Amino acid sequence: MTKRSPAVRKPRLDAQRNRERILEVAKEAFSQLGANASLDDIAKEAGVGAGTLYRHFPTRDALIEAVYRTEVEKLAAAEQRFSETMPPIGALRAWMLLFVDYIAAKQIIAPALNSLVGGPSKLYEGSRGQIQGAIESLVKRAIKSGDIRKDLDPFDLLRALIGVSNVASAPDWPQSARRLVDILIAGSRPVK
Amino acid sequence: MTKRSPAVRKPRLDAQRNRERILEVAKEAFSQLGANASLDDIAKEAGVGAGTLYRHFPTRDALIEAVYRTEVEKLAAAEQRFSETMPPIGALRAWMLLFVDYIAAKQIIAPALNSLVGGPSKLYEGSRGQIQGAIESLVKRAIKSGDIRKDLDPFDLLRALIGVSNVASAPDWPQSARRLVDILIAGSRPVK
DNA sequence: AATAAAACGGAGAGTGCCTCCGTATCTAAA
DNA sequence: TTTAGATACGGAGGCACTCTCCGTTTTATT
Repeated sequence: MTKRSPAVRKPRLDAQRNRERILEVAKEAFSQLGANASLDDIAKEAGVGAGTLYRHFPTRDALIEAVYRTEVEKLAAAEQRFSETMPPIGALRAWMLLFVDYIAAKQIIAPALNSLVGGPSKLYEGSRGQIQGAIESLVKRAIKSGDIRKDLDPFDLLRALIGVSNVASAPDWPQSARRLVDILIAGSRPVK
Repeated sequence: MTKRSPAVRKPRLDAQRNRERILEVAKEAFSQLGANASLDDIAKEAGVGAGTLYRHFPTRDALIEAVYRTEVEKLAAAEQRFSETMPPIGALRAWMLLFVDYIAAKQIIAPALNSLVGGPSKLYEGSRGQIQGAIESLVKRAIKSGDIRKDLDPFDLLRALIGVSNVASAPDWPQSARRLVDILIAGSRPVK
């Protein structure tokens, strides 16, 4: 009597694969075409039927929210990975570049979430903490190694990145954001 | 040779009427159903054909933007009118209630404008000034009459109103906003 | 290998978007 | 007034998107 009925069956991995593919394609589509990108097209490009997409994400908002969560989780996970495998400055830079992608996702999300019950705050609260924790770790490490100034406020970097994203309009804004990352890094180095 | 060709012809007033009706219905529809409300439906409810709607507002964004501008203009005009015909406190209260409607419009607009070239800032800049000017006048007048405290910062009132709107989620948020207006007014009176 | 649960896919009905153009209405001139 | 022609109207219709439904396929278990 170890296992009663087959209550817990291993989840099918084709389902999981599809879910991930959809998420991937959706993120691209949303930041490319905006929050109204065609869901049928997303399904097609992900190589699944419309039914599959809707089974995984019953509504457009559900898909958008999932994309958003995924991005935040990737950001948090990446901080760990980068810190373990890269020199302080490299890790910081890599993470900031990833953050640019995150902004792209977030810009799509924020508006769409207005229609969700409970408002956007619930979703943001948790993720904000994760993100702040990540950048703080990265900056502290880089300060300790002497690569950047001691008086740098980690959040200033975030604010600068987000600030740019709010002015963003042209379809090539990711490039300008990338340039900004390098400028920020350069400006964060110790004087002399 | 006073007037060359009939270059300037009076605009037809049926066109103007229709334009206004559409704007009116659109505002209601957008704040009710969100920024994706059906344009065909809006046209129908305004008693015009789809073609008419699209002639006046070629794109959805154009319509949304027009709604927004209209709201801001109404706000500015109302400040004048209220100040001339109402006692200081009454004018302030009436204007703040109108501001609640404005928020409803703005909430719709902000997201949708992300897709406009140049970003939302261009649209906000001008209107922000108009609104700040309005509340400032109203508060100053009420201070002069002794109805509210001398140290009240007009913008605090705006911030409070906007703050509420960001937490707003339930479909009955206008009511709660109205309650807040009264609380704010009460709290702004002089001590004793 | 057999079985049934789990997941898939895509056709299709419903709805929305937006254009096109024949018709109606209005302004200004005669 | 009447009239001309400029201006605006409306809604049918083609195309795109949404989302459901259910017969078929794939997968984990026995």
